[in-house]
Amino acid sequence: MNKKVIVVLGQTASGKSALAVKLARKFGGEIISADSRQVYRGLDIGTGKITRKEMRGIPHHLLDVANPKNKFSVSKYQKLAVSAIDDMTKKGKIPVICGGTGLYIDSITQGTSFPEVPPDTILRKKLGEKSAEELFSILKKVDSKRAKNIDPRNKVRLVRAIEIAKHLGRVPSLASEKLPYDFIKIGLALPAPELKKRIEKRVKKMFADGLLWEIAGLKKDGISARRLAELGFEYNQPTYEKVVAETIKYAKRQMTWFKRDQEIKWFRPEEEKKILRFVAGQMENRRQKRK
RNA sequence: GCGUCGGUGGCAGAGUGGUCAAUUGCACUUGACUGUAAAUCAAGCGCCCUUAGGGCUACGAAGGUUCGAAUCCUUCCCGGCGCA
Repeated sequence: MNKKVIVVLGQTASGKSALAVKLARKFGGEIISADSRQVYRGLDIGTGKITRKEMRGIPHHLLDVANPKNKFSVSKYQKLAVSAIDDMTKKGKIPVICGGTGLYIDSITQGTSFPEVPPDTILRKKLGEKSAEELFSILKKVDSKRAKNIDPRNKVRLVRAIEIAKHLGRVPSLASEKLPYDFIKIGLALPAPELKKRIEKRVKKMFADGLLWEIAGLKKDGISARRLAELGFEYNQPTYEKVVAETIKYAKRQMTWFKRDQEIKWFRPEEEKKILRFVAGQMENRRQKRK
């Protein structure tokens, strides 16, 4: 029978981190972050990264594993996360995945297999100048199979699809292979007005903790404005209002992704007892089935 | 007070007699998603009718000119600027 992995997901500021720590303490686990920006060193305040104190002694993985100057990717995330999970289960620990980046979470729970084709900056730059129509007709030539299901107007995806086809020299298989784990997916959700309040509170704290200072520091370390924008700090002069508005938008997009996943069991953040009971029940199942 | 420029959909801002329910951007709603994911992309976004399509109400207000007005004229209300 498969080993269990707990997944805690939800919109930003919904209380995931605290819940994950509690679950880890209760069930003897360690946490694996699933956040595309918290993987970078130095992006602490702006990404709402958990503090040492808040970790309450629980080891956290996949935080601070990348230099913000370089691009990270789902594929790298997947490799690191999967090996962390394997290590943990070998030690008898329960992995607790916690984060808000849907794609990253799915890369593990779906076991998506990514083609071994690293980004080709030169090719991307060249293709980037072409129109979507042009790219689409190129793709039809190099990978007609992919062309059938791709969004023909999405340049970013077209470029990547061509990139894969060119480097692989064959039609890549898009199969995904499920990992040998059972995922218990816990979603934290709360009504929009309440989420908004939490976001406001969090953003206020970000400024109080020195968000502007953090951004200035990153700039000093040689991170370009463009790169900062990629990392989600696109405001020239971040203000409380702007950051709150951006965060709310982001939270909505997160939800669009999560909604598709029928396996997520949703709770309100304050339903802690209920969640603990639910997770305990899920862990129990496994033992019974084993017998 | 005089002069002048302007008042357009949630906001910004096009249009300046018919092809305008009104370009575009933002916001908003919904959705897609296989190595950039806080990314990228799509659809919708006055009201009503089940779709094709049709109807109604709208471009500060009220009148007017015209076959026809968001667009022209008059008056009024409001705002910016200049002069007093």
